[in-house]
Amino acid sequence: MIEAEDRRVIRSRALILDAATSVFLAEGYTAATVDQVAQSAGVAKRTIYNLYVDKAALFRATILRSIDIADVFTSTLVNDVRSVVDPVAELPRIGALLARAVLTQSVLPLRRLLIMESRSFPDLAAEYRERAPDAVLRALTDLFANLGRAGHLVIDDPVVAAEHFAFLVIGADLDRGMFGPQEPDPDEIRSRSAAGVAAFLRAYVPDDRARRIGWTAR
Amino acid sequence: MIEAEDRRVIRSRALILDAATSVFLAEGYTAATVDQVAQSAGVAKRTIYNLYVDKAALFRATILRSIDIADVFTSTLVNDVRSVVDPVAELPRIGALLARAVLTQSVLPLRRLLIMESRSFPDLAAEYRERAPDAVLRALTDLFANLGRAGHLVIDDPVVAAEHFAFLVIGADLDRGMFGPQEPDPDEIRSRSAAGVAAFLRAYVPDDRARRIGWTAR
DNA sequence: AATCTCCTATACCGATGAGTGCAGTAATGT
DNA sequence: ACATTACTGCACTCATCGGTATAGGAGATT
Repeated sequence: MIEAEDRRVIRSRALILDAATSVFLAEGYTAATVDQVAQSAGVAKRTIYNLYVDKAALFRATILRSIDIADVFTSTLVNDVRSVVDPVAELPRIGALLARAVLTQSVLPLRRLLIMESRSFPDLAAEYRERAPDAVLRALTDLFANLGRAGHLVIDDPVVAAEHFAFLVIGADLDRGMFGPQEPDPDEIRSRSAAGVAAFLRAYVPDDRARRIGWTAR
Repeated sequence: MIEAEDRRVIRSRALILDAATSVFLAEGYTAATVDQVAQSAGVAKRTIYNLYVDKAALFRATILRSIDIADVFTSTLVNDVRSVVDPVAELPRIGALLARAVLTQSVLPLRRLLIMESRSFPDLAAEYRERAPDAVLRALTDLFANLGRAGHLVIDDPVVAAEHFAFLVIGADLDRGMFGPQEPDPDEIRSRSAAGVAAFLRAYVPDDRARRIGWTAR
């Protein structure tokens, strides 16, 4: 028979994971101490070691949960991308969504942490990349392949087009965000992503179609 | 009177800095131990502490030297950018140069290290950003402002144009390079940078001029 | 050649932090 | 109600690592 889990365990686990997330994100793996996590969680250090064999195991659980959370945003974005039909009308919205998803919601600190520890925990970095940025890039690649076939865009290599779109929209802010935790201003994010999408459309919308639908590139 | 430095000192300093560079780049600041640097340099630990008060001081000296070395590449690139007159003809070369400068020569590991330690050594991260990527972006901004004024490109905001150029060319590889030390394939770098420059030109070369000089965007 | 400075080797100190042991106490499931 | 299970608090061990002490030897400068 399957025994129900002790309420104390699930409560402790939640407290610990929350505390560990903020401590690890703020300090990095090595600089963060288990005592710090325990105190921040309001829990005895021994309790942590009852639930996680290692500091490393605690770290893994913490990061995997963060990836799961980020996954929610990723999959809504992927769904949105799948529904795009008219690039000129809808890509600006996709761009803004992408920018908000990546540049806020503490995915930037998560990226930083994963980069920092990618030598000690390469599997976590791989898991993150697979489930977040690569998933988005795959969705964009499919989208641009379709839009290219439909004649809405001139696509040579859909993978390249997807990369161009992504980095035109979030490249600059993503790079800046890697140094220091100062999140960029939402207004700036918006204007940058709009400018990026505009440049993308100028580069990829065919001239005849632009004329036909009355869209002026600039 | 200024006394000449003991040959032993300059020899030791060189050995130590070389060893420290590779050790710090490979391990990060905290994971690297002073004994490790000493052994790798073939030098007694005490010698290191004769020349540098601290592990932190050693780190600072190491990073500053690496920034100086990267600076050489940066300034040649900046000079090259200054001489551009015809974007269609010359930007592909600039793009390839930029890609090679950033994605090889171990500036990628340096970036990673600076990101990792940007909380403990924010001044070093700032110094790097000021002297390397920001310097390049400033040069590109000037360039595009001029090319816009001359009618060779349609430039709304030269800063945005500079960012678009930079991230179209190196964005994808730069991002990938942050995780793990696997340098991207030179051929791929070349093709990516070419595709990035092409997209940039499609987005920023005015239609009439493209027709006039017989340049086909795709 | 003589002196002075720097390098080496080894042993050491002190702090920090991961992980454990244990005894007592409180919450939980049945 | 009772047995079980988990949480607490605290002291403790052990390993690592930054930094120092010291004595002798090698290289530099004049």
